[in-house]
Amino acid sequence: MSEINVQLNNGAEALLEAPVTVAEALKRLDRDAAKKALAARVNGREVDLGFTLGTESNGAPVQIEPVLPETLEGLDVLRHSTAHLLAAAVLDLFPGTKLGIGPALLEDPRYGFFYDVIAPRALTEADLPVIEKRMREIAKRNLSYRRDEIPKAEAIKIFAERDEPLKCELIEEKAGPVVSVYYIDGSPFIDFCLGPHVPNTNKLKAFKLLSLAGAYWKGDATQPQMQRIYGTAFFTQEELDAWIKQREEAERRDHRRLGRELDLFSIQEQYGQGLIFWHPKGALVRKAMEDYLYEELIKRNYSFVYTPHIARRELWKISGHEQNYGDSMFSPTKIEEQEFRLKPMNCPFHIGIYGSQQRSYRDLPQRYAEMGTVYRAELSGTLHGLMRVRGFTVDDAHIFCTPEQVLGEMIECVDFAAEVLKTFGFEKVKFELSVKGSDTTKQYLGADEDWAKAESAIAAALQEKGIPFERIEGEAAFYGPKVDFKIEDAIGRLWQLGTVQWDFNLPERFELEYIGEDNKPHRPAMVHRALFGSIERFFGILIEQYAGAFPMWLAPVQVAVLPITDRVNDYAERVARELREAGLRVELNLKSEKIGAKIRDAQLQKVPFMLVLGDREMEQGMVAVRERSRGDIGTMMLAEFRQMAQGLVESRAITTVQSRES
RNA sequence: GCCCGAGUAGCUCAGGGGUAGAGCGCCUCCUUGGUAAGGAGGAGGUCACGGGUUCAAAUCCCGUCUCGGGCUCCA
Repeated sequence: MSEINVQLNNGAEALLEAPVTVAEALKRLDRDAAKKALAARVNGREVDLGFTLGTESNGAPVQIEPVLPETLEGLDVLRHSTAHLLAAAVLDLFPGTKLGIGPALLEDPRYGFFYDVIAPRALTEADLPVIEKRMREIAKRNLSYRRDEIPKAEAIKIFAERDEPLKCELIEEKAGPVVSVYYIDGSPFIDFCLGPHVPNTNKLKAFKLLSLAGAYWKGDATQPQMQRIYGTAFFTQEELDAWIKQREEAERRDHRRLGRELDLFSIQEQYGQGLIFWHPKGALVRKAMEDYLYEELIKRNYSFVYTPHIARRELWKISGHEQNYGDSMFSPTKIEEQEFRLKPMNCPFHIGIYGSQQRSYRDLPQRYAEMGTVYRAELSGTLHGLMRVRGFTVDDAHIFCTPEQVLGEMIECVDFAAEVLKTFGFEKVKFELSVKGSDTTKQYLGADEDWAKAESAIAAALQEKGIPFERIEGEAAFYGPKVDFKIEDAIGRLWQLGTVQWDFNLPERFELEYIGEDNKPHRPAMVHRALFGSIERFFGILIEQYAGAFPMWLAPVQVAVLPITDRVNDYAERVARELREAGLRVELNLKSEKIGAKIRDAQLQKVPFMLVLGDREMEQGMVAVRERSRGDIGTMMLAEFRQMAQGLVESRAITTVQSRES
């Protein structure tokens, strides 16, 4: 009988008789932690509570750290185990179901876990409550999660006997010589899994199944399609309820709903999927966005260009779009035996302008900016409100410069993007450095060395700027690596906004040149960049960001003028006119309604300021001001209000609240 | 494109083999009311489209289109 020295991460130590399980060791070290623990780390390695200590010790004490609730690790274990519970319930209800994978999800706030299955009959959403009920029944039976380690061949045999071909495939691909499998004792479920898991189903109390979706096996469209059941789990019912409530709140900010309620835009099926109609109010927001951008472009010494929407097919062969991007392009159309294709990107056109004359190094960099409308043949199933469409406008620019200037220009672009995003009040922006992948099905132009060189240069530049970024393989554009800015929508879906891309291929393909100091031709470098990315998508994100309550400078209607009685209608008209002359966007409500109803209308339209006008105000040339989030803020002279309102617009203040104090 | 679900008035939705419903919005009239809904009346629908079953289809079945949630893709 040997002894083993164990030490808890809080310092507590004990000498125990080996073999002993982690759960038993914990009980001796810290009763409270032992009760709450879901799993543990032993010498840094995550294990089940049922893990037997014995061989770890070679003199030094064995380090034990409980994995507790209310930690990310704890949540991971909880959700992963709940995914297993889900699979057990599905197997129970639908014998013959084939299992795919069932991980916990911690990064995506929409879900907590999923399990991919192929059931004998197609599952429908009506099955979810039934499955959830069975999960609760199983959880109540207090069944153990049991881990077993067996040779690979045996594992494959077990899963083959259960007719689980997908699991066999996974084991073949991923497993070492020894395979760990998990049972839920007393249920038909067994999984190929590393763990760790909760010891017991009674730890699983607060969970909910959310939705049913299609998902390709291994995420590959050529593989069979499975059904993915999404759910989430928390440690307590209160946390789950709070999460559900928060999600309902978020759904109220959906840009599609607000777009209709605030009359900002529409998509009309009789005109085509994924095509956006900007209504007058949405168009005003867009104009404010674009005006701001134009101002900034001028400050940063960009020049403006306008280019066609369509070009000869040959052009797209030269650029490589037809070969590398053709699937996303609208099919060619023919006129007088010549084929044309709609543009999916603006770059070749700006290249056309650069190439239209001889360039000197003294002229570089050339920065061409355009609100360029492009069309892409997106799959119908991917379309989503303003976020994914088939026709959209890019706040595009292409910078032609010397190779020495590229990095500086890229840093400028990232800077520019950061400033623009700040103006709109975005704080949670994610930067991604997308580079060429090893995946050979995707095509890339250019030599590997160039790709590697460009990547390390961009990474260095981002680091120098102190911008944290994530490196993503296989997401680069076909012509070069890029930096993307991404942001979440109301319910946590991540969308790409702007992008800065280094392109060492298109200048080559179009044989662009500039004459250098040495009086010889050289190849210029090229940077593609967009800050909003797609104006449509950025608008969608903005709607959700502000929940439709746009800051003053973006609000389509900035001031609602609301006369209390017909007697003051003339005065109200004068007020409206004066404010309009000062450049403000004003709506006058002369309806025969009581003031409460007029206020309610303006409030629902999320108009920043309401001016309530009655006899008192008319007599003194004043306005009673109501701000949408604070309510009545008192009476002031019309001129005073006008100045305040103009100040808010000019400063592009994000809230209407701080400004009055300032 | 693929998997599951859904399409009823401008919007949100109820109904469901036998004369098409509500609330909001819209129009008209009355009302002139001081900070989130004043009153009355009215207009408005081939129940997405096409086919089938049936004496009879908005309702059941099939197909198409569109939308929603995902997968794949991507600004």
